[in-house]
Amino acid sequence: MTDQRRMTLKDLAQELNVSTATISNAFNRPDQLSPALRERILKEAKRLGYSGPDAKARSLRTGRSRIIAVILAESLTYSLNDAVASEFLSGVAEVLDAHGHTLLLLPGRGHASQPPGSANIADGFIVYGLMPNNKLLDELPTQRTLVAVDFDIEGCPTVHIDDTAASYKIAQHALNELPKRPAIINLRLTKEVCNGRVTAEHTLLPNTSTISRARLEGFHSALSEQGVDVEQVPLWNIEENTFEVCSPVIAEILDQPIEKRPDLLLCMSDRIALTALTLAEQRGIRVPEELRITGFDGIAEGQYRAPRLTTVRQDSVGKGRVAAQMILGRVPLAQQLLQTELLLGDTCP
Amino acid sequence: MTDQRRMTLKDLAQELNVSTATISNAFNRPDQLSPALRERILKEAKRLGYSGPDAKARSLRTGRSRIIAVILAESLTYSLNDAVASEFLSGVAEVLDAHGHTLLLLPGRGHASQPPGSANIADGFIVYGLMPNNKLLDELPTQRTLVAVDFDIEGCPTVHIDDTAASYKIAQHALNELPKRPAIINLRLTKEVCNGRVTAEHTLLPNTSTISRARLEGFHSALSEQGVDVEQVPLWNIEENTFEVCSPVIAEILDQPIEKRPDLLLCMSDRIALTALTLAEQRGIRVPEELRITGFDGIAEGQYRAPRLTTVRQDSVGKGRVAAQMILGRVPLAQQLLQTELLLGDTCP
DNA sequence: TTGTAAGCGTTATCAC
DNA sequence: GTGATAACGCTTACAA
Repeated sequence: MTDQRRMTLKDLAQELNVSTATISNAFNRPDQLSPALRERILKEAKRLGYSGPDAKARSLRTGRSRIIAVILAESLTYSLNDAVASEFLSGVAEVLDAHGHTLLLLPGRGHASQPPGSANIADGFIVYGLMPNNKLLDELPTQRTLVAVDFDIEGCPTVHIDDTAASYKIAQHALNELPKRPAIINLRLTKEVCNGRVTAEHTLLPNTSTISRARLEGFHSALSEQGVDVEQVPLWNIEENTFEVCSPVIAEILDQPIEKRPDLLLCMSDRIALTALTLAEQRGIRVPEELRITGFDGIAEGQYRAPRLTTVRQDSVGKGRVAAQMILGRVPLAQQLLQTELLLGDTCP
Repeated sequence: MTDQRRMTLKDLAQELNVSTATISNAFNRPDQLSPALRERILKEAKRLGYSGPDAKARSLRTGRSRIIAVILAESLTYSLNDAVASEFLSGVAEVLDAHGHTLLLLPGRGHASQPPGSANIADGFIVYGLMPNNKLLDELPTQRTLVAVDFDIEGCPTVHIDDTAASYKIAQHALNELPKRPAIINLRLTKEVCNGRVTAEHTLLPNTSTISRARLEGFHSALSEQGVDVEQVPLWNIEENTFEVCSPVIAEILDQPIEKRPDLLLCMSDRIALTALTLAEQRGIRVPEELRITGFDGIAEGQYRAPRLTTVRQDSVGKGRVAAQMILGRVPLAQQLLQTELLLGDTCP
């Protein structure tokens, strides 16, 4: 009572002349003691300023923290400001929250000032996106559940969409009307840093199972199917999915002489597509008459505007929900494949 | 070695024939043992699959977890998908990350399925936005640092902007050209749920220190200064800062007969303003010729589009940085007031 | 430079 | 229904 330090369960027990076990039970197992006693304990606890068992001690003892970590391959700054990642996180958060768990955010490519350290406090890990290196993953406590989203870890349950099929679908739609000069804008496709046209100089990233490569493949099959030689289709690359990084590349594309300027832009993301749309609007290029644009993701920003973006929607929130449910063991750990849906907007009717 | 359970520091010590203290030092205090021994320990640890001290035990022992919790007044789903909150979080994350801390996300208005419980694992708390009730706050361990952002907790360090001054500034700009029919769209201003026109029937929320009230006050002073009777200025209310909730109200405003339709919309947020802009575009209402619109926040989406939104920028990322620095004790715990900046876009030149 | 041992605040297993 | 007591895995005086 005259203590400076936070009151502990033991203190409270002493104060109330009951054993520590009884206090613990009052908080954790209501059926283990009489309602009256429990009532009294809870009331006294509040009065004396004891706000329940300490989480650190409890987690040490029980081995569980009710904390789930999401490891974001991209930086936290990027992820939090990216609509797709945010939706994913909100799906995760929703499920965790509903089951009394909380969300710890870990950067994959961090300042690495410290080893993860505090990370292994989590009961489980959701890894979102291909990690830049496996160092962090290696350090993850084995024996703890791990779910991989949007990429594969050998032997791990995963949540995916079929990127190739989805991008094939949208490209196929766009090719209903055959373009004169189609072009593709992709994301982080080259080994070398390249913000601009991908040429013979560049080598594509080896990993063929990246989202980037998968979507490119979808675009290419649809093009081939229409008899287009994919080698002739200009391919542009962008290093980060943000307006700032995209816009100079898009400007370069749109500012070509009109006879070289594409009339169809297959974009790997809505962010790229929206940037293209904005820049086209600024230049007075009419969409879709002079330039058709397709996106990928189906983020709100593309749908709640005029003209609406033509794109393929992936259910990022759903992805998050499924991943969280897997981690919590509420659905079987498996390889989940989520559906996508064509969104026919105005930018490529 | 033949153990099923995760290897512990003690196991490792036994294996290597050194004391537990030495192992601990190898990980935490390099200067406490010879480099050679440390090298050997680290190498053996890796070989035997010991990935460093357990965070749960360590945090119990040291009393610190290197985890900072951000309590979001809104739901996690909303916050993660709101540009302003996301920017704030990324500012927080950036600073935490740089100092080897991690970010735990807690919903303020949660399903409340469980008491916070695992929350008090955090070393400090950043509370973002006015909490719906004080229950959660009361349960927060006293003696732990607490920083309030965008609202006040008595005796707490805070990070703020001057909402009244900022909204006065933008309104003053807008009133350079005197509107015939100005209107204000505000957020969660009434006690009753009200998506639509605020009438005499409604009672404003009592708390005059909310962001909503503060911004309204700024609008009103600017209007009064121009001799406009603020009682005559239509005031609309919206319950949530999302396109879905905003758009019906905005539609109602814009679909009034042209002689009643406002020619200036002072919006309490960029989200509201952008919704207004989209709906105006859909209706062929010319902005700014027939309708001028101002926002508040300065989110990217409003600036990376054509026409650009006229608004006042608050540095949400900076807010997050400052809050995080305070929590980490890198800047003095105080009442910080951040600057705002007028952003003259195209929607109200 | 290294080892010993006492907790950190709980929960769980027993007896009673 | 209730009360001792032994872990949980680690850090850190302090002793050697």
